[in-house]
Amino acid sequence: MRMPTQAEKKSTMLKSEATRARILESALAIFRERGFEKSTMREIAKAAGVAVGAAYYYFDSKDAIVMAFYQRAQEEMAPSLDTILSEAKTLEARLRGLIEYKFEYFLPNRALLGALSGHVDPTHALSPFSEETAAIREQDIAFFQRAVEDSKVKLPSNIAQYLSRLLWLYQMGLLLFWVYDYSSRRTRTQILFDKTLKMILIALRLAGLPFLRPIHRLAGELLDVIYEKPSARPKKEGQR
Amino acid sequence: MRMPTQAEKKSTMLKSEATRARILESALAIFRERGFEKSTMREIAKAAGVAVGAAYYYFDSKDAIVMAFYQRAQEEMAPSLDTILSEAKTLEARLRGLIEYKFEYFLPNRALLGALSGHVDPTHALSPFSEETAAIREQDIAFFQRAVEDSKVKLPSNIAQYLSRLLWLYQMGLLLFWVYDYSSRRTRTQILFDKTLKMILIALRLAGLPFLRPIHRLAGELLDVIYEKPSARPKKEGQR
DNA sequence: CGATTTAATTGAACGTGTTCAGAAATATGA
DNA sequence: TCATATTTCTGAACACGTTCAATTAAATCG
Repeated sequence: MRMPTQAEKKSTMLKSEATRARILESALAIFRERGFEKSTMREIAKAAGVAVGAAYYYFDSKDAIVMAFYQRAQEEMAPSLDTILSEAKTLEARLRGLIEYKFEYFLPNRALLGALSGHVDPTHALSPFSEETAAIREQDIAFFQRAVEDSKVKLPSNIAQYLSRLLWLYQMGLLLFWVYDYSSRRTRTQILFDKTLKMILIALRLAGLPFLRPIHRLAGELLDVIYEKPSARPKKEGQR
Repeated sequence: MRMPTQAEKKSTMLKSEATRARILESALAIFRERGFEKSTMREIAKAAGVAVGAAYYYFDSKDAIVMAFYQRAQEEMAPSLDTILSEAKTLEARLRGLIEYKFEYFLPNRALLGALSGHVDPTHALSPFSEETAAIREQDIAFFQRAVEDSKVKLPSNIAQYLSRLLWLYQMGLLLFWVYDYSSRRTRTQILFDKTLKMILIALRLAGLPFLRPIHRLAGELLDVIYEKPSARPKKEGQR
């Protein structure tokens, strides 16, 4: 006769939530151990103590589990990225802070990140360029927008409007290199990061030079084409 | 008692070769129609009039069929690319020639190219960066090497040694963009090609300027790290 | 409480890429 | 010609991601 209390509602909601979390954690543990491809949904379900159907009740697909990981990562990193941005003042320090923090955060799941960044096919759900990852991508780009915003960098406006997206792209490239960097302690990535960052900052400083005007024009037009809202593309029906 | 004549040997060799070809052609036809993912090996085998096992007798995997296509494409294009290089004299004309020819050649199989270029994961067989595609890649880079060779472009030697590889990379980027360019008549790619090529040529001309020395140094060191022979990476065992 | 609706869970079954033991076809060698 | 090896081919079987009809557990409501 009586209504369930708020606490009860919450706790039952949490039970379902707990199952979901258990499946996710089991999956991530197995992914970490065997890699994404070699892990099976049956294994994951068994490790989580449920039938395989239950895993699909909570996650649309194996890929979707990786998406959930990615999503959660983004949420978990947000506060720290926030602090980093407010504490660092120069563009260099901010970029270094953002990107280094991500390396640190993703280190235990480095291989799993490969399942995400290994595709450039924008019709593949897990591609960093897909519709499915668009929300996360935009969130992430916003951090770079903030990194740029009150920094002293002066760029022609036709290019400036794309700077955050370009820096995000730069970061994706770095992460990609990092995921497949098997040098000891990933020194290659470290060097790459160091030198490319320097180059970018020099380039941004140089970009003010007047004799580069024709390049500015070209670059601006170029970026307009690249980032133009793409016309409707055929939906992939049976992606796996 | 008598030995088979040369002609007979040849014709029986050709019979096996013909089966292989039939399977490849059936596969490509189906890939073109349905796309790579939605095509099944059973379909392909049936279309070629063989059992599915036979397809695997000739090709190690579904991916391997795409590799065979890629390989054949490279062979078929070679003579034309050769002519293009010898007829065009400037770097611009050569690059334009090479790349435009590839667009033309791949046009009927544009989607199939996506199966190749959609991965950046260098451990994935079909990635343009994988060991499996290394031979083809080197062959292809050689064309860019020739495009650069007796052109008038002057670069610091620490960068010049990487130029062909960078131009190859540029081409891969263009092809990737092209594969997923759904604008009408792929105008976006055309514009992108046009403007980026211009920018590259300007950049190469500018690169001689003395005050860019610090950038040269950085860029050279950078490229050394990127193209360094990577240390042994873990082999993927069960790639699909 | 009891009835009914909704949420959660099961596991068999499907279509897929791939493997493999063996059959058929062909080549080889006396 | 005939036995034996080699090449070519078959299709059932396997493991996988995924689906779904059915079942159980939980929530809702009179």
